[in-house]
Amino acid sequence: MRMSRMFGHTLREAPTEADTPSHALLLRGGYIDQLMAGVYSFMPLGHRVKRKIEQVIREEMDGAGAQEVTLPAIQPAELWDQTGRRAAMGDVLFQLTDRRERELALGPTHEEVITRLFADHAVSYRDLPVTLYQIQTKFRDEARPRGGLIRVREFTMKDAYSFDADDAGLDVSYNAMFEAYRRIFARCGVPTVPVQADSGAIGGKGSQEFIFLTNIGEDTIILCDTCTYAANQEKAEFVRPSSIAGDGQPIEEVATPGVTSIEALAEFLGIEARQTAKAVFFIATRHSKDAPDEVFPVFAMTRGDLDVNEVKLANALGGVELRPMVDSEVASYGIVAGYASPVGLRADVRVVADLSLVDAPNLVAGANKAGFHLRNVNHGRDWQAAVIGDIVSAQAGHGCARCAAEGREGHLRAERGIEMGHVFRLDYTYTTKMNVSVQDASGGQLTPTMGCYGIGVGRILSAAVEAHFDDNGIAWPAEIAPYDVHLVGIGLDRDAEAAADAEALYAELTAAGFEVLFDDRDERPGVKFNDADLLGMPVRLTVSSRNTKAGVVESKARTAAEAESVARAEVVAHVRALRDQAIAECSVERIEAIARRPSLA
RNA sequence: CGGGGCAUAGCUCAGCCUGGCAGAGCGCUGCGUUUGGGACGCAGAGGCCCACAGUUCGAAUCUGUGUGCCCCGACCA
Repeated sequence: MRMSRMFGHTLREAPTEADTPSHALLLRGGYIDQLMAGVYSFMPLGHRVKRKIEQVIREEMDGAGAQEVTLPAIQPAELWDQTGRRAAMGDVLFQLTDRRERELALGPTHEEVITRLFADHAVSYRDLPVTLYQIQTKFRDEARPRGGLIRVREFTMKDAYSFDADDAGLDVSYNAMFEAYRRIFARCGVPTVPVQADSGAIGGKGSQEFIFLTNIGEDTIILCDTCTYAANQEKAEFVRPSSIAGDGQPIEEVATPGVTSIEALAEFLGIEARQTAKAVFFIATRHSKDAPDEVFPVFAMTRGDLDVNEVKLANALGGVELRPMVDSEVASYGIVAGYASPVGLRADVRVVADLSLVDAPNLVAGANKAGFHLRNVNHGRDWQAAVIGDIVSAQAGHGCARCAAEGREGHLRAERGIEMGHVFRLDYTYTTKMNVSVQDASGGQLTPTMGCYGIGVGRILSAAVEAHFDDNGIAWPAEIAPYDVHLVGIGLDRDAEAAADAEALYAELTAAGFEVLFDDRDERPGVKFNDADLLGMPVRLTVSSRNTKAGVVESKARTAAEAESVARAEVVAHVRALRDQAIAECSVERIEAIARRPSLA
């Protein structure tokens, strides 16, 4: 590609809307353009990167035995009613109506469509196992798009779905995808950590996310500093700091005027936070397919040094939807905010207690009376939880549960991260809801078990930049760079010999199978070098009259500190060696070795 | 969905307080000089000042109502 003909210009200054390095560099380089909140165009350079990423994904999916399909992006809304997900997705689902008033949805994901497709065409156990995938545009009306391509409303996703006869088969399919994902992220130069994750509204049992650790991330990840345990904070298990032991003392009221926070309470009474109890209140809604929604108040209790995690709480209640109570609701249930107490609480309020409260005697809790707390509150004696479970977030410094189980001591740390991919064991969730079965070997019917596996293509693109840039611009990983070589011609309009040399080299490299961006513009050297650094091709070659006269070409890897002179006849072999080396740098071993390093960006 | 900020040329921004011809730098076009890390001179092109309503002789500027975008939080298959 001749740069003089390439659509788009580089910018010296990043548009103000960019607040992350990757977003700013992609805009400055003319890779992407924003049409509206969370909706982007890919310009020629960005489109090439996107295609390269898709190519890597295709190779790995095909290599893992998956078959590519294309599913419709526009879907009948009633398909989403079959699984109850039209309601569960809420406003995130883009909905529209066609000319016949039929309700439609733009696909945010394709479990329903693929399950239907499978049901229509798979007839016997001989059709199993099968894994289908597509690379396609998804639509999700996110409440708040952000971070350039990180959270958008229209995006390209690779989604794959596996169907197996039994759990053992699902394990095989799941593991094949898991391993393919490791190679995909490595080849794209994005270091990721597999973490245990909550399955959320998609359902199923068990999932893992591939997380790119970066301080611009929107998820909080808990990692052990001793073993390889890593989990999303919504899921992370941990060892609770111990409670202070003691025999149950008589309950007593204590005046605590104006003391409404745990910190203030602990300071006022001269005790530790773990000697207190705190509560938060929610309204829970339980959706069910065949019955009206059940709505009930929830009073979530935990020890004062821990924080309630809404996802864990919702799971403890068997998968309900939660929202915080508003002040008027708090009052209507007889709860005094700031001094809330489980002691003597109205019976219609469901009390959920964290595990930390089971063996925590003599806590200070609210008296449910403004200005007063109760000392020596004991679970089981003074109050009783309807549900006891893990409903709090792991925090940095907590003990690692896996290490503890294996007789080691490990401590957790917290990092920010971006979800690059997610693999789920869906189990029989969708095949059951949609009544899918195939004939088994003995003539009976068999309900297949499913897995689903997603990767965000745009997120890989952004994360690759986030992981590979410097003060001057992007440094693309070899396999996803828009071009292999950035060929810079200096002063070609003044030196016919050098110009011919550059043209010849352009042709030679192209003939050798390299993709070359040839800067043939009539610009000063500084402009060209700066653009080359900004755009970030792995190798820069410079042809000038000086070099041509000396029979050399100057070569500089984007990540190298210095340029080197290469004999003209050796250039193609030299570029090939650089490329092989750059690809080797994105091996699974090398990329994963740095993945757990805190906050790369 | 709550809170905050912003909206003027392709990009970065002045001008607004105190109403009176629409501005600068970069970028873009032409010509000339220059040519190894974002050159210089000359001449140009480029605007529904987010929209609508109001106040006024007169609105980018003042008032009101919207809309859009960004950030924080909630949400996130």
